[in-house]
Amino acid sequence: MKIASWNVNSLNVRLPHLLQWLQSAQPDVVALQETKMEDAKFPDTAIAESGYRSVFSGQKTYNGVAILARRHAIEDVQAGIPGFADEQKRVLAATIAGVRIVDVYVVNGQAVGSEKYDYKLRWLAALHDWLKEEIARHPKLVVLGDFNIAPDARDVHDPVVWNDDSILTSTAERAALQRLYALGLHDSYRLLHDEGGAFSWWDYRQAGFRRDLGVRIDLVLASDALHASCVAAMIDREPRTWDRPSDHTPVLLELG
DNA sequence: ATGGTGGCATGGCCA
Repeated sequence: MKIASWNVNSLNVRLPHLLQWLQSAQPDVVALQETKMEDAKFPDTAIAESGYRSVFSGQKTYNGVAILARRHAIEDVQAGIPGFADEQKRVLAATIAGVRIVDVYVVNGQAVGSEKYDYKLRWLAALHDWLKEEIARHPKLVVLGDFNIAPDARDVHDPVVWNDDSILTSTAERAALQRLYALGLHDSYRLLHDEGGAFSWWDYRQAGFRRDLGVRIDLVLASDALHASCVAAMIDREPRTWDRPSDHTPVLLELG
């Protein structure tokens, strides 16, 4: 089973890219982030014509998450973190082919010390507490999405720029990610690749992609129970080369 | 140091 995550930065704009990519990559499950659309406007018909069922939790302008699946039913759908009041649509969970899928669009945080940064850390703490229960209920768990955290120095183009005090790489953000790892969740890309320099997001500004000034912040975490089934992990850079791309590119995990 | 680009919405926020 091929499981993918992609922050599309507006599904309105990126729907043609998504459909083209579904056709070429043939993933079984796709978690989308930043759909930026209300549920009533979700293009489930166009996506169904490509062979995928979809569930979604969106809002106008900001945030928004969706899960697509082909062949298998999408069951036991849950939007948001239970018990954590949040107007922002950032979480969607569902069970597909016996695997619990948790799609997350983690808060960006803007700048270390800002109000949004505090919200990011509170949000990650709530996510941790919920996932602790979720993994007990569903040992076969995949948590994937835009984490807005680069796990370590290999995951940034320049560790001097992206340092302990920078947003996306600060000590507290990385500690929050380590707490998720401590639940028995593993960065599947790192299970299978040691080398650095493989990125999933490049700033639109300053020709970030052309100069490969990226960071790896889109992650697929797999639980202990799935560890032995992780047969391939990859980042597909191609959609980032297309005309008018998302600033993120898809990341994938193949379970054997 | 500041602002650079893109999306949404049409002035300013968010990333």
